[in-house]
Amino acid sequence: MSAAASEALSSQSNDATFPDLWSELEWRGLVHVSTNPDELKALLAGEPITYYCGFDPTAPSLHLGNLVQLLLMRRLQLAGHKPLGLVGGSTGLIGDPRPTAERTLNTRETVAEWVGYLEAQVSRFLSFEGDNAARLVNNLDWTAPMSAIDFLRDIGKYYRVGTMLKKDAVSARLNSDEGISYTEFSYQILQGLDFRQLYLDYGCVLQTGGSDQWGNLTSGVDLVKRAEGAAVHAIGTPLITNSDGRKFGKSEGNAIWLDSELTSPYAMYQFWLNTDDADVVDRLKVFTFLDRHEIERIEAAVAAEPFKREGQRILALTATSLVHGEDATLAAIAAADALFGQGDLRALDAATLESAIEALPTANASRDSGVSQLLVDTGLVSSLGEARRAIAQGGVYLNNAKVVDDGMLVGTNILHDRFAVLRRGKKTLAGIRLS
RNA sequence: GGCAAGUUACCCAAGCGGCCAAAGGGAUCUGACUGUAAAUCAGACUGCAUCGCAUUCGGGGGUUCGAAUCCCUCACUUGCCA
Repeated sequence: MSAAASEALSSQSNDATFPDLWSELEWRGLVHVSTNPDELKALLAGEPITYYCGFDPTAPSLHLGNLVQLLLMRRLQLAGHKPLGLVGGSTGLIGDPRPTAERTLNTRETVAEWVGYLEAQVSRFLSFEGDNAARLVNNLDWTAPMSAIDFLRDIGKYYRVGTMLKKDAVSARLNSDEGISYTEFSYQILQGLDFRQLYLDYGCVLQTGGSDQWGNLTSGVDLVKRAEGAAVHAIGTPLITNSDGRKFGKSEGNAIWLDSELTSPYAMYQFWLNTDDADVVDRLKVFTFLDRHEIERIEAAVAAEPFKREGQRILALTATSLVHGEDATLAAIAAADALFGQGDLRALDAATLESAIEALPTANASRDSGVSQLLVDTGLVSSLGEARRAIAQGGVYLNNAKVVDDGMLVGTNILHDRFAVLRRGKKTLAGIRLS
């Protein structure tokens, strides 16, 4: 882990003004469902416990939805509890049932590769030092050696099909015309198995996850109770949605990834900055370690002077720094300050412009490159036809000047003999480098 | 294993031999208004291109001047029966 990352971790803390951790979690809106709340409250206020949260490698990176879990894990760790970060080397091979459609299976090689990426990401948000150091586990370690017979005899006997059918994700699929494969149907058993294994190996007594995973969380709670006779717990965090009900964490239909190769710090900063007024306070509670006093101050400021966007600015700075570090975030802010709006880009010096452009998707060009093609090359549009349409609609700007002719060449619109800035709409920027 | 129904663009969903690049809704994008907010209104939304052309309606094959629409076959899904 880098020095910067460990420094960031050491600066985090829970809000000591709350009587206990549970109260803070409730205030932050992190508890949507749980097993017995009174017992959990006492458990979290008492001696250190071991808890876990699992992340399945269904993509090469975690995304903002996973960040909720990572930060919840960190909050528990800050309260002295011991985190187990589980990466689903085996569950990722199966895929949890989504309510809409059957998943396409990824190859073993792909999943194994993604496990590595996810482990690195999970590690960044937890401390691996001290009495309650975090530990990474991979469920492939105990699932792979298990034979089908062992699985059916030792684990399957504890599961009632009637109960399994009632889980939301399963019943949703059964009631759709999509159906569900036996593979995905079995997923909940695998996840239950994890909780039992971690209970046995580490005395793990709590699992956290998204509320959409509630069926899988209780699967483990039930198995531990039946097989080991022990009472263990689960917390389901609310699904983060925007005030208008749309899915959170997507920009232009794409997920906001934690991997800077997939979503640049600039793009993530912009995502946070564009948070609705109605959502910004909720986001601050979930995605930052700011204390209640500070968040309430921001809430008042947002209510009084929403146009200042103070909440969004603090959220964007804080949350982006959590993921990408302060340096990258400050660079993203500098890039936005330099490039945003209607300002004259020629006023920027070459060094500022260059570092700003580094934060953006870029394409190489020559003086006779057409603007339409560059729109495609930079990923601002997906085809020449779309580029033409965007230009016809007046939505394309070269160096902040509206492009009116779709046959236009970059020509002499070059800054410092090397750069140009292409913009689609108000907010989507890309850099052009002259080769 | 038997019978029936179904598979349409990112999602839902019409179309049921030519008038279909394919209705409608959602999502998304752009413009106007704004605060890089929301709401609202307008436009766009397969690709390449000067009214044109090419490729799409689960896969493959066929009938026809012509098919998303009819036939055969394969795959998958759902329901009922066993």
